[in-house]
This record gives sequence, structure tokens and C-alpha cells, in this order.
Amino acid sequence: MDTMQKYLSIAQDLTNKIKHGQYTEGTLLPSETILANLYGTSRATVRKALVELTENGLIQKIKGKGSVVLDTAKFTFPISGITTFTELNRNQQMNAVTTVLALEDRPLPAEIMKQVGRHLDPAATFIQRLRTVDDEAIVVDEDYLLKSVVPEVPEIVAQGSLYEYMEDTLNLNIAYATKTITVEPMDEAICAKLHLETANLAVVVRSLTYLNDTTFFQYTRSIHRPDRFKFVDFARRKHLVAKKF
Amino acid sequence: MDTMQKYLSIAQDLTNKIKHGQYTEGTLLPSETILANLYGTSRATVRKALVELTENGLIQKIKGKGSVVLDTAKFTFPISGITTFTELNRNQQMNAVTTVLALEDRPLPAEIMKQVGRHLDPAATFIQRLRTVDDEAIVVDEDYLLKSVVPEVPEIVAQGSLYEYMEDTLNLNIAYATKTITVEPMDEAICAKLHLETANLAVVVRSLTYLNDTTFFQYTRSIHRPDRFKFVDFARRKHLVAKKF
DNA sequence: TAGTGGTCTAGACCACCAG
DNA sequence: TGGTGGTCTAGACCACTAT
Repeated sequence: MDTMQKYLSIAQDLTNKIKHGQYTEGTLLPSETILANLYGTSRATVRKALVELTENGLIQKIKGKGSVVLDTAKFTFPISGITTFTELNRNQQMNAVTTVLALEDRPLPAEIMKQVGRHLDPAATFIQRLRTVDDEAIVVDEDYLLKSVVPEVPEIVAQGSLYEYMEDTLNLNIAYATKTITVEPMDEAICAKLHLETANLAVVVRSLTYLNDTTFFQYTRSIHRPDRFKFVDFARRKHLVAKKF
Repeated sequence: MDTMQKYLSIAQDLTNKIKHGQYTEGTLLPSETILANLYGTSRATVRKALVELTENGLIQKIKGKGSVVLDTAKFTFPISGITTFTELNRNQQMNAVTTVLALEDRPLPAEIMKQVGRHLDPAATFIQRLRTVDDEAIVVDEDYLLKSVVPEVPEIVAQGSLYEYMEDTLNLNIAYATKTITVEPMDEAICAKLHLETANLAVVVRSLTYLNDTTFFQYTRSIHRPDRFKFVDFARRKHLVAKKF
């Protein structure tokens, strides 16, 4: 609780040093044995830290050679993964404003109930929010939060970060999500909010989010202006295991 | 080379058993110590195998309890990561056809040169291919393959899988890629090929792909019919390290 | 040949979850 | 309280890269 795990603090430290240019792009990190000595730990722990950097696209390990610092390190903002609008806004310098359009009780849509299990209580809180950047409407977020997990959502929370509320205040352990991205025609109500004129097409990101104990608790439909939508990802080539099936 | 690493074959075996229903959704896998005994290995090796399953969204580990088999296991086809059209076509039962529209020498576009380094030789092979599923045009793929890495691309290869050629024949070690997904208006030539009528908007997936030794070798622009585009992802909540910056 | 990362072992202690 | 996964250690051998 009080102190971080060793491998995470090493990963954090190396990440900072790369982002701040202490380890420059194209060069090699110190070897794993050297790093183990530097941080006063075992090689296995250093390796666990380096896995973090590898997954985040900061380094590429080359057998027999070393760990190369990648030039993508400074520019890639992983929007994949589960990241929230508030976190993005904080990390990047966006002049963003959130307007709560709706905050009411509304059951989970039937088509979602089918996916997550019929034996679930569909009672949920519906939150509709408009995201504005530089006075331009960019996104309409629609969240359904299961009452069985999050009994109530204060107005103040809806204006800020749902995840901060759930993680810091409710101590919920958010673990994973399945996401889909599609492009769909939208009805007039949405078009008006996002000022869609030429076409009525919008980018729709749907997320089903689960807690650490595998209970489903949130469905989000995120509707983006197509001309402002950008999804950035760092991907590693999977071999063998993931390819079958 | 001849035999697989132990942890990968364990991961493969567990994956198969989950997909075939030998370990059913919602139940627990045998504990790590039991699995270690079953496979005649150490707990660390079993854990490394379980990391693979976790990343692929097959299980969720719960401290003090065990590894839960997820119900998303059977249905999720991770399209994120680096997967090729040929692999997708093989894994799923699509009636897909590839038509080579162009196969010629063409230098890497200037805007891409800026991103990957000016000191590079822009000489490349340009391949334009139309992907058809059930007699419907779905995707136009445009690949630029650097000649410095892939000197030539036979016509037969262009009709099949570029990655199979590069990995199996040329023994290249494809490692990672940066990807972006955007929605953009397309010119008439593309619109005609994809039969875009109402709007001229298409989904554009751009990839910069790199080898294991961090050399850039491929730029791909993949243009999708918006009404047929679907991106599916399994994401885990990142904490601490990735969030800063 | 010397150094690197990749794999694997056998052990240890901890925090968490259940009965 | 006993079993679970999470972390960490200290060692070992291998395949690969460089010189």
C-alpha cells in the first residue's frame, strides 16, 4: 500500500528517463545485469520492469544486443487500452469542457443484456455527456453504470471523472474491457449535438467494462465526430498462441 | 527451432482446452502449483504461460482465488495487434478474394519519410490490392515495402500473404507497428472501387511496421468501407506507469 | 570469445480469499 | 487457517550478436 512494487518503480524510473531524454532514442539501455546492480535487485525483477516498457512501445529488445530505445517513445499516446477522457485531458494540453446532458435512472439496453448475461439486474444509471474542445463539440459519451455495483452517481462526479470516483472513492478494481469501433449513421438528436452536417456518419466506440472479480458493471457508447476522431495504437506481432483460432 | 519453448506450449495447450470447452467459462483453472505439477515444470514457467492467456483476454486472475476463464474467450477475435488479412481469412470462414490492382516501383510518400527518418532510401515496391468478401468490395490495401529490406515482390506473393513471404521465405523478424485509425473523405478513384455512394467517407488504417532490429520496412494504408468496418479489441486497465505523461 | 537477452528452476515471503 | 496468486531472489544454461 505505502510503497510501490520494486519492478513498477523501476519501470517508472526508466520511463521517465526515456521521456526526459536521459536515455536517447536509438541507443541501448544498460544491460539487464547492470540495471540489476544499479537498482540493487535481481535480473528477473529488472526484466519484469522492461516488459512494461516493451508493452508501452518504449523499447525493443534484441537478443544478444540489448534494449533499444524507440523513437516512437515521445510521440505515441496510447489511446488504446482503457483510458478516460479526464486522464487524456490531463496528460495532453486540451482545453476541454464536459457538459452533463442527462443523469437519470435507465435500464441497460436489451441488446447489451444479451451479451453480458440475462440473469443480471438491468437497473442502471444513465449519463449522457458532451465533450467540447476549444468550443467545438467532439464527443457524446453515453454511460450505463449498473446500480448493483455503483448505487448512485452524484452530479459532481458526472461532471468530472467517473473512473476516479469508482477507483478512489468506491475502491472498485477496474480490470478489463472489450471494445468495438464502428462507423454508423446517427439520428438527428445526435447530429445536432455534434453539428454533423455533410453526412450523418459518426464513429461509435462501444465498451463493456469489467471489475477485477469479472463482474460486468459498465456499458459505454462513445459517439465521435468523424473528422476529429483518431485512434492511435502500438501493436506487437503475435506469434503462435494468438494466431490459432 | 525444432521444439517450442515450454511456456508457449503450455499456453497453447491451455488456450485449446478453453476454446474447446474443457475448461468452461466462469470456472477456475487449476491452481498454478497444480499446473506446474501437471506440466512437470516450475511455477514461474506456468505463470509466464498464464500471462499470455491474460493478455489475450482468456482468463482473469484473482489474487487469493484463482484464474477465472472468461466468457469473452470464445467470441473475441482480437483484430488489434498485427494480424494480416490472410490470417483473418483463414481463422474465420470468410469467402474472401484478393485482386492485385497495382504492383510497381514507387517511392515512399514524403510525409511518411518525415516520420521514419530522412536518411532512409525511399525506394519501395507499391502494392494496391482490393479485398472482396462475398462479391462485395470491402477494403483497398496499399502497401509500400522498402526495397532495402524486401528487394522484390513476386506477383504470386502479392496475391497471397506478404507476411508469410517475409517471415517464412525471407526469414524477416516482424516485431511491432504503430497504427492510426481515422475517417477521411476519399477521391473518386477509391470511391468507385469500394462503391461508396452516399458519403465519400472511408475508414483509413495506417500502419508503420518495423523489424525486430528496429528497422522500418513497411507503410500500409488500408481503406475500409465504413459500413463494413469493425475493430474489436480487448483492453486491460493500465495503472501507474502508462498513465503518467 | 565475451556479453547480451531468453528461458527455466527451486525456493521464499507476502497479501488476499475462503471456509 | 490453508490455499491462492503476486513478488522477488540467486542461480543456471542457452542462443544470439558483436569483435
